[in-house]
Amino acid sequence: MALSEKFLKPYNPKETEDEIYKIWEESGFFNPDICVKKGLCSKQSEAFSIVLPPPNVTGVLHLGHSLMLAIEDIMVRFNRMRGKRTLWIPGTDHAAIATQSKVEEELYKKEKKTKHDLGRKEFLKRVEEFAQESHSQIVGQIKKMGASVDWSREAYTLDKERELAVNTAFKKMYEGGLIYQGKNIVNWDPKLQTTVSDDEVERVEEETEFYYLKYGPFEIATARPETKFGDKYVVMHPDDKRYLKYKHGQKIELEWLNGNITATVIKDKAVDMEFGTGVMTITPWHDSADFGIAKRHNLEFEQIIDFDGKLLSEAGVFAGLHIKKARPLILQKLQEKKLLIKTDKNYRHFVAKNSRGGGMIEPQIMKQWFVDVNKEFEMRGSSIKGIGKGDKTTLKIILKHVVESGQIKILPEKFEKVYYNWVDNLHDWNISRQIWFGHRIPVWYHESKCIPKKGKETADFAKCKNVIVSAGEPVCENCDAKYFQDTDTLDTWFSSGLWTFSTLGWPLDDARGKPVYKKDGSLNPESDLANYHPTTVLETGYDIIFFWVARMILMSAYLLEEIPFKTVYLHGLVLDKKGKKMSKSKGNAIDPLVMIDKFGADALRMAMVVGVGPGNDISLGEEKIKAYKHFANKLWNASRFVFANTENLELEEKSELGEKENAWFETLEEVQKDITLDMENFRYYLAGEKLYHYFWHTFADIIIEEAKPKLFDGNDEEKKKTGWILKHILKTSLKMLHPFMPFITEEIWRASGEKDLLLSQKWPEV
RNA sequence: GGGCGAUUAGCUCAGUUGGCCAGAGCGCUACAUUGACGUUGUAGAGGCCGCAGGUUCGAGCCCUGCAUCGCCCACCA
Repeated sequence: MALSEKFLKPYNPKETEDEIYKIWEESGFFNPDICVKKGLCSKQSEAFSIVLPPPNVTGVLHLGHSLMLAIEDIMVRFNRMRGKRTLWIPGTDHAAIATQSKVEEELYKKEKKTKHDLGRKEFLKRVEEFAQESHSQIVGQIKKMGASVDWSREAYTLDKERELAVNTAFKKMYEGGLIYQGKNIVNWDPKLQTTVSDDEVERVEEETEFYYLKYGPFEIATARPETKFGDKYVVMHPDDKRYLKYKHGQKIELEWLNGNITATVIKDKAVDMEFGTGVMTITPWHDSADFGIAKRHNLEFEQIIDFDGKLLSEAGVFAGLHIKKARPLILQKLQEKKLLIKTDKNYRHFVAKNSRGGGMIEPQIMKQWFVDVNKEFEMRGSSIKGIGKGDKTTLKIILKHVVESGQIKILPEKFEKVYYNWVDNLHDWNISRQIWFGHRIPVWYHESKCIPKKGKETADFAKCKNVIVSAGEPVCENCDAKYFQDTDTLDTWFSSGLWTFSTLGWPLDDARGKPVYKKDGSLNPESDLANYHPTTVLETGYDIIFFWVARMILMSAYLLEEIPFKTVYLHGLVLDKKGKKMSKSKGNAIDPLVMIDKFGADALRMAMVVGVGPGNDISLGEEKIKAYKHFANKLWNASRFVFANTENLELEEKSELGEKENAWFETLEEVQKDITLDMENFRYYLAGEKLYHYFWHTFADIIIEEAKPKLFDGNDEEKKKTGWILKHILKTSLKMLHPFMPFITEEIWRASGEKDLLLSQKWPEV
């Protein structure tokens, strides 16, 4: 075993990391099939599977991604070393709205063009080009972090396989009555000209003026006078003593913005008697609360504001004006008509904003596609515990049940409550978007009558329904019929929701070409889906628990009738040194690539993981990364010392050890047990710290120091014993440190003359 | 309005189900260091573990109340 000349120089991550990653990739060990072939695990070994939360193809990766990659790679390497059949699937997300608006922005900046100037086809080409470029950068960054993902199974939320999955999912859910098209109040973004889901709406506090208006005998209040034109219902609480003389349904003539109107009194418990005068008028078309009231009482709905944010004919002389411009004019008119009683300044309230880089939300009633979360359906062959075959249930019930029953564990536990709270408030999920980039809704319409093709006796009327939901473009074999595909696209989370199983080949073939289902419809035991689903762990940021985690549970529960994962490990946000959110615009963002260049990926990984438990935000400064760069150096030097001074010092049997060596051995075993337990229980933040501490302050500071005199001045017997135990401790430490600091440990392993990769060594169990 | 969480050394934070002198990194002080470690070692200063009660043989950890900060959710017009 010749000591490498590499040890003559200090460790240089820049020179080694890329090379090591290449060696790993070529070894094939990232792919469980090859691990089985090479004997690292067997076909029967327990599986450990995890999907990489696919980064958005909106640009480069940030430290949040680094954190995710670090934690997941630790999980994966640990389990692989333990002999589990370990699969980590990489991929990217097309991130519909986010990517489209980014490209739109750039297009306008660079060429002063809008997407309409290019047209749908050409614009989409541009978006795909952008996505492609972003994709290759992302792949490069994932490798830089050392992530041991199986590239042979890489997926993209918008590729062919996933498109089939999306269309199949849509079709099944439509046929099961869980997807419907309907008119409902939705979150409309006039700026991006699309709807967004409830979860994408962000509430921002705003200070504004608050107006008290005279509405016949009543006094009402509003922050948005421009919506008040159509208000012809005046609502109060049925128990409000002040208004007992007004009866539900009573008509009242009154003077309003554009002349006299007839208002109707409505009594509804939604009104807060304590607030203001306890009376309000409603605008059902543009307010979801009002919409609810109007629906309960079967009232009329009238659109006041169009989809560009301009007033409609209801506004009389103000029609055609943008609401922003109209407001002061309307106020002026209110004043002239003596309808404005008083104005409160500095009124603080929350307004809705599109969190996906869009504008202010204007609720509108629109025909859209929805997922019905309360629709009852019957389970066909459930593997979900507690909800069996033939049981009637709803998505909402399942969502809650799988977590409550402990089938899915959320770490840290406190997020289970957050999850329940979300499920309880869940409304039907609006899945259609009016943007171009994304999965086109797999619904085709046709207007023409079905005409039998020439030479055919009859048309295939079954396929000539007015609406066809299909996994692919419908073709009518016996008739001429023109089909038009729905122009809307799907919410990006619809495809992300399928991720745990669409990446494993559902519904057709997996990445190795093996069919997921046999001809008789049963699961093919050779397929990835059979072998790796449900996945073992889902690791992601707590900020997307609703967007993604919940949606995956929903999709998997309905389409596969099983849970998508057993444990959810949630990490926190990466904040700057001062505890502020990192963002490019604030200029406090740290670029992971710069840190890797400066300190090495290992140092960055350790800095992100040590001391940061699940769910906690991490506030990261360069100093911390630097500290672990020092540790890497320590590792390197201690290893050099040990390997250089213990060559050819081997021991026949461990029992020959002396008292001191035995004590060291036992301490090591305790550390091994402790670390293994921490690793099994997702306490990487503790395991990392303990390893750091053990290696530096026990092994290097004490054990090596105490070993020196024996090694230099002892007799042959002593030298052998000392040499053996030092090497043993070092190698064991390297194995345990490998998941945390894969590059440097692998490099030391290599430099010490080992032939096999450290990556493929067995975890040092006790 | 509802919910969740935080408060530990100058700074950023750990402290796993309550158990010996409360820890890490950075910073600070003194000394040492030509042989694994220009990126080291040894020693040290620095903590009413937010405040007030309670449970316990024992509380940073459990319970109650208060204060401050933060986050999430929500149809007060």
